[in-house]
Amino acid sequence: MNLKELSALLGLSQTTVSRALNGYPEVSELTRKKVMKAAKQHNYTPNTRARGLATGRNHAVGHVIPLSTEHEVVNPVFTDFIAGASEIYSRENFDMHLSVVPDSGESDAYRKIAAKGSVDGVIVHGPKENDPRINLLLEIGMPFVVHGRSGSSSEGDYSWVDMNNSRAFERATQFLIELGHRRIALLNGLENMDFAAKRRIGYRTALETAGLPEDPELCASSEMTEEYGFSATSRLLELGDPPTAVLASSIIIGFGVRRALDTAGLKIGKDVSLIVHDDDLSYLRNGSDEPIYTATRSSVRQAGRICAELLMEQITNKDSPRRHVLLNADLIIGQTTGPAPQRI
Amino acid sequence: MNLKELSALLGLSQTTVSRALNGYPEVSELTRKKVMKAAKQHNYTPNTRARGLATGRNHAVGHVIPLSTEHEVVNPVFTDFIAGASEIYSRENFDMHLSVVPDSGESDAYRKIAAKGSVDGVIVHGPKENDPRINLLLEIGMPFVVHGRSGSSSEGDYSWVDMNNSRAFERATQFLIELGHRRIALLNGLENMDFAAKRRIGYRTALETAGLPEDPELCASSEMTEEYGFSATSRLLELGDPPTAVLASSIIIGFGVRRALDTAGLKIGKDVSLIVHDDDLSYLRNGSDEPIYTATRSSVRQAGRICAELLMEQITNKDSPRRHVLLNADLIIGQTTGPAPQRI
DNA sequence: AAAATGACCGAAATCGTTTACGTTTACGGT
DNA sequence: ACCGTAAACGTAAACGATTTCGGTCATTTT
Repeated sequence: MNLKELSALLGLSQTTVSRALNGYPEVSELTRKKVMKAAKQHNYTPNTRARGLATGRNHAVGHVIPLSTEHEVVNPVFTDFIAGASEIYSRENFDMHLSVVPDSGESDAYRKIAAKGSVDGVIVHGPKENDPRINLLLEIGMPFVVHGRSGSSSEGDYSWVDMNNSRAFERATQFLIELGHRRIALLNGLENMDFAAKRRIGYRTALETAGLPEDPELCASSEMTEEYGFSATSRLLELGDPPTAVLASSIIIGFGVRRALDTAGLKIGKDVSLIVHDDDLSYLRNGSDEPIYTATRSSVRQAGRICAELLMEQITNKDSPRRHVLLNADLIIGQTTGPAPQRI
Repeated sequence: MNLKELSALLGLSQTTVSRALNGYPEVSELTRKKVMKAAKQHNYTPNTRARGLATGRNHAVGHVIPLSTEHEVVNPVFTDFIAGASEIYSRENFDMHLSVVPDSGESDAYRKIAAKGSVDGVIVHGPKENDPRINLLLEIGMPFVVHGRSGSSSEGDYSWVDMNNSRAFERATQFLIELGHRRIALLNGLENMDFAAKRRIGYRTALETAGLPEDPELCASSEMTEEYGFSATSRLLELGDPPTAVLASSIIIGFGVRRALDTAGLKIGKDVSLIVHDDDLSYLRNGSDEPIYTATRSSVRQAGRICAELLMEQITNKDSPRRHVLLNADLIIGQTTGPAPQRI
């Protein structure tokens, strides 16, 4: 069922039918009612391709999600991010286009997307510390919002939604120090990623403030998997002077830490304290009422919602000001932290 | 840069340029070379909307992913499934459209997608035991492939890619029985889902074969979260006659089981055995060389690849036969199973 | 030498919308 | 009775590709 058929059926011109459906004023309420009814009855929905061609606007946004070439890992937070963003998209009747590309060829992917012209804007995931994609998109002139940031916020003018990574990890580290911990390990994500670099900075700042040294042996950086949490922790425990506390960049790493401690016969929260970052994923809730893991928490689904909203705003009004949203993570106290054990 | 501009630039007609780029024979190799070069140089890519309008084919497929209304959970296997499917899509130059919809309104979502006409086919995720979407899509005449099945495979003729859920869980249960376990708990997913129903059947079959009763107290069914694994296991441990083995429908449930056993001071694989189902997710690898959890394993990423391939085939050749692919899960032995402990 | 063939290219229709611009009708004001 | 205005609707031109149907040559066949 297309517009021509529908209008023939109603004995009206395509113009009138189109206007009736799109809420234009130059059509009587009576005919509008009729048109609406017929459209519903015959399950008519304007063909998106044709509409896009005619209007120049697609009612669609693109997400390019990077596939880490190293271990072929897709960041699991995407599910929740996308779920959040979708709430906005479906409300605004936008479509979402997804492409998964090896992180080596991301820039090309964006260029291609722009040339194909099938989306009105994009969301940039997983920004690196100095991410070329941002300048690329600014050049091309495609509306975009970054989930995260790239380097310092002052350079370049683009919209982003980020959590306060450095502050969150500074507080977490500080909290552990206050509990008496002196040997604190950091199991970070890949530190060429902006978020991980910022967390490292927060960790460092807290140590410096407390006059503690930063021991490279206590710091690891990798893809955030359970296996990584396990093997890194196992390695740490074999050190001459093992850590009494671990800070992990994701709850999934935390699962691995738990398993390693479990295997070593150590009690979590007693022998070794653990703080994780909790993205508040729907399938990995950190406890229902009382939290399980002590954690820095920030909802990635909420970030998805906000990113989508900023993008909608930017698409509908091309010269709306760029906006920056800094979500700050809560430090929530669970059952995995406790005072540093006395060394014998 | 569009076709008109490019052809004007080359001093050729749009027709010739279009033909040159699409590999039609009625254009000389010399001009084809020139056109190709100019296209690359000016970063020309045909506008997808216009191309779609003209050809009637979109080079795009849709994924509708259900958002469980109960707990707002998005199934985390989607990331890997999509990563697998994307390999095929990018190879074939297809786009992927995603919509996340509350599982109550899924049928409407499909109807809308069909009416909008922006995709050439869809992949159906998370089929229920008797899923109305299948007949709906058959009626509409939109090509589709189901990830999973709906009910018995004989009814209706549609393509699907599934793993042998019942057989896998039958073997896992049987394995536990052979280890001497008599009280075996099943922490299943939502049993209105086809995969979970089939796993339940496999579990039951093995028990019956061994002449063991199926105790409803040992069976749970819910959204597959860590929290569920923890709370269900904690409840099980408080029974008068607690299970000595647990069968969990996902590795994430397994994490919760581990935590519950840990909390209760029980040793996993010794006091209580655990078998999980392992979707072989990239960020939740079940060990690098030796598996950690004893598990039934089937790669969901591989399933994604195959689904995408079947769909491509069906789109390019509308009356290609419907195909059914049954992947069978391996039973891999890890460190979480052992002989049933002797009761005192 | 005329006719047929094949290689190469172009004009224009087409896909399903939106929208700038025109046209008709009804109605109130003078 | 005439005109102006506004409401309600229609015509036709975009949008950017693909594709059908020809057209012009040069080359071969008869």
